[in-house]
Amino acid sequence: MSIRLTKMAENREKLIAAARRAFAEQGYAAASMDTLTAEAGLTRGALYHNFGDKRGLLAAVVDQIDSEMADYAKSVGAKAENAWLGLLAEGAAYIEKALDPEVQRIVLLDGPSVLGDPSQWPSQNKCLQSTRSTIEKLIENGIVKPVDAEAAAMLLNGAALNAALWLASSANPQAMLPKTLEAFNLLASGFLVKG
Amino acid sequence: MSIRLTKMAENREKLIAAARRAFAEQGYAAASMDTLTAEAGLTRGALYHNFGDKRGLLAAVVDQIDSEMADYAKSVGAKAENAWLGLLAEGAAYIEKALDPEVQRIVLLDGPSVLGDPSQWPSQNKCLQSTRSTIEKLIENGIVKPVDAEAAAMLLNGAALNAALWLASSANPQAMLPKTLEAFNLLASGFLVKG
DNA sequence: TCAAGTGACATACATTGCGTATGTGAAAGG
DNA sequence: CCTTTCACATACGCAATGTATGTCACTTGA
Repeated sequence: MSIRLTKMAENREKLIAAARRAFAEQGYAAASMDTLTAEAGLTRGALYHNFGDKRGLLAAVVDQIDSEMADYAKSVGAKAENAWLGLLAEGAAYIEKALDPEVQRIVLLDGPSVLGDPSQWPSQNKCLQSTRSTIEKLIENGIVKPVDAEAAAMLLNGAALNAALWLASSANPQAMLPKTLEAFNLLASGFLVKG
Repeated sequence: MSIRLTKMAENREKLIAAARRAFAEQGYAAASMDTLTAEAGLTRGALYHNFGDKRGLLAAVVDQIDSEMADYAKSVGAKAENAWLGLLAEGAAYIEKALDPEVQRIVLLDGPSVLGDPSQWPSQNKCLQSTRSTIEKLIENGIVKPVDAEAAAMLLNGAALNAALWLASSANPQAMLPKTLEAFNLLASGFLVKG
């Protein structure tokens, strides 16, 4: 049974990996389950058995990508000198990661349409709560003004993700990145007690 | 010919109106063109003649809703005492308008997935440029710090739209609205020369 | 050890829906 | 008055999803 379990887990991973490619390259709607599963060496039967339906597969893919992003952002934030710089670094990490076309297409464009409001996703919610607790700590320490921490976390996250979308479709993303990060930091400084 | 033109325009409006309802209630993907056009007293023939394809119809619907939002936000902003308060009022107007389920589903969720990055849409671009020029004026007057006006406008818009999505799926949107607006204003004040 | 059951997937089928190709009736134009 | 065009309807083909059914390996209990 343990053997079958790991084999099943392998097939799940193969399907998710194939889906990441297909969804990223063709978009969720245009991706065919037949060709997608064939590339993984399986058929649609495996898909519906493991994920229920096409939506379930997208949910699994989004969760994986989103978790990778959250982990990366958190690790970057932890390296900062203090909590405030950590918050800014997390935002910057999100913007940079979201420049990846795969993230754009799957997490930022198709995800919300198919799965609904991102702030309700398990992965995003985890990230939001992390940011929220950081902000609460900053408020307690008198660094950030007393503000609704949850709303503040959501605003920062939303601005960062939107910035990435905007950046990616700009003429020269790499050139605009510094200016965008500067504007983002300025925006965030609105929460500071002293500018 | 003028008679036919107005009649055609009427049919366009009927199709767009039916599409607004269908897309809002069932979502873009689940909405059937057959039933949608039947509700407008027409067939799919009229649709493909007027809008090219399903995407074209969504583009027309999005443009209409988005223009209504931009007009409203601009009119609200114009009533403010000064340019800075006008900017804040525009953001608040956007958040409030985006609480409408129709706007949520069509403009914020399905729109980006089917039509791509919103900042590239004609309607959104118009609104962004409006915000941008307001920010540029505020920079010239020494009220706002020297920052990339386009990036700043995009960040404010993105934060506002995301806030609306988050608000709508919260337990008690009306109760959270004031706190969210307060946090939004605080965030925006990061651009001010003196807080 | 063997028969029955279960689980993971494959195969076959039915339904739905988009896009296009073709048809039609009415208005415009010469 | 005839013809051409235009706005829309009708008919068709294709593709894709979800489900129902089949199959085979593996486990389980007596």
